[in-house]
Amino acid sequence: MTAEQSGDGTVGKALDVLDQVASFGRPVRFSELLAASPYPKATLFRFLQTLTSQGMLSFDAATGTYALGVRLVRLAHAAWKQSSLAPIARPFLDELSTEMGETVHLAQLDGAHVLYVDKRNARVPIEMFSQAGKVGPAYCTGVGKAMLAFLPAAQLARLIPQMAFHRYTPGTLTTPEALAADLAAIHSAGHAFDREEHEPGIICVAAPILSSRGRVLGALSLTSSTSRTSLGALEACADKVKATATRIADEVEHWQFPEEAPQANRTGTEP
Amino acid sequence: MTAEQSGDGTVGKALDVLDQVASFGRPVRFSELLAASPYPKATLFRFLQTLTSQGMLSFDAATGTYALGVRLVRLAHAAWKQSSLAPIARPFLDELSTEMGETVHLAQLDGAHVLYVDKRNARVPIEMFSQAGKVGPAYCTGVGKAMLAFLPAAQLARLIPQMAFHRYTPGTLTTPEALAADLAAIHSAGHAFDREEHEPGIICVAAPILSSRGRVLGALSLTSSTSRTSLGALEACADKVKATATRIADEVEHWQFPEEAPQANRTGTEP
DNA sequence: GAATTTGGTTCCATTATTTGAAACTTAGTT
DNA sequence: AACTAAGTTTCAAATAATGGAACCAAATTC
Repeated sequence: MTAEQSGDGTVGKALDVLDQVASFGRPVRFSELLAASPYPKATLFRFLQTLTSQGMLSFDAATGTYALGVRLVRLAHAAWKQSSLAPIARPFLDELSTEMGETVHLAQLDGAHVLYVDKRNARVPIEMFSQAGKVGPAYCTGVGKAMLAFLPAAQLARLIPQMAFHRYTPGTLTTPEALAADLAAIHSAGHAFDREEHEPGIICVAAPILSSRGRVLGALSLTSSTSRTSLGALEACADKVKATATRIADEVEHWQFPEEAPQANRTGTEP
Repeated sequence: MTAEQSGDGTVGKALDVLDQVASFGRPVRFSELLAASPYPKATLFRFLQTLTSQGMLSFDAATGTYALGVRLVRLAHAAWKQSSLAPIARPFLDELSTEMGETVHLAQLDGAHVLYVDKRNARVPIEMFSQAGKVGPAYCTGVGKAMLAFLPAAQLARLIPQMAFHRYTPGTLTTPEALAADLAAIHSAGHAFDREEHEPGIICVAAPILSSRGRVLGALSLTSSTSRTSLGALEACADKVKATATRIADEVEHWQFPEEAPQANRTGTEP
């Protein structure tokens, strides 16, 4: 399903190849890539050479396979650090997680998807499929709906058609109408629930992180399982989550306009 | 500082620009990049356009700044998932962390640096500057020394000259000789200590994760602070850490190569 | 053990893309 | 109104990308 439309010249094509490698989810052979690639042998080969020598891919001579490289991980870490939300929210997540003993997620919106940018595990971990860096559908997650509910109408309207409305569980909202109704409720309540809409047995309360002008910066959620708690009990935590979201928003705005470079990097080992 | 002479054609240059943006550690203006860039205005401008339209950078119109984009974070997550070590080690980290209540790190070697690929916070978090995706010096961290101690002599010899031997704390080993002595001790003990060598007050025990052929796959550490525990107390945990490292190694071998083929620490430079 | 297939790498003339000086456009100052 | 700084666009020349085909090496088949 990887329809190539990249566009942007040589660089775009090279990055397509990177996605291609990522999409396999495991180290992959040249011939496998070739079969799935729109590029001729020699061209694909050159791209792989370049990306490998750049550290974006790694080549394992023993198995003859390509995998994503460490440079990507380093860059992603830099992305996290220079984001205006994640590093600032970090101590607040620690606090919320320690106090509540449950799993905490911090997410941002990436088109019609949510991108989990940080996470704290519950004191007693529950098995679930989330992790920093992971993307998921916005329409059936607590953090996703919390953000959608506070988006300008025009922007929301552009995103709706991009949603798959796949029924992950019996509780998943599978129509734009059902979603709209929930978003309205979320907007007036100020917090969203995930009622086992994405994974069976997993429930959460989420609150948006909003700038003073009402712009959606991200969302915060407290997640648990039906075997351990109930929606009612989670609702009791909603104010706590909202309060934390507000404090994060305040802090972000406060740091938003530094005169000079904030200057971080105390362990300062830059290669 | 970074007079990058990349090489590899257009793609390499574009990736240089990406590093450039990353190196600022904060969203950055066009003119700032231009001042630090070897490329002429129009060229740099086009690179930024391309990278932005590809999602590798994001442009904030309100402040006129570029920052690293979400596509990087997605790719890095994919890199994590397709790595042979991190996803498999995950449940073991959960277990070790829950049982000991202390911070746990999983790292791999990236040249003369360690790359932290996963982390669990202590039950009562301590403030320290580590995180998944971060790189640090190998010669003064527990995980780093644990891996160095089990490297083939030839490979170690190549890495030594790349080390800065910067004195981060009074305890830092600052000569190849001091390091060699410690590595010998680590090799025979099977575990390494960080005696406040990188950050004051931070100590750890670490054990290498070795394949059945003795190849270094990564390392695992249990970290705490001098205000909470002592090296002696940590030493009592060494066997636990080593046992976990062994179990991870077994699992990796079992999963990755049911029948054959040696797994590599993919240092994929030369094709 | 010779012949063929498979998987990967290199060549190189053609072609398309990148390049960057300079011109242009704002927005901000004097 | 004149000037300046920051960012954007243009376009001919320079350069790098392209990909068909040849090549090599290791398996596999005959």
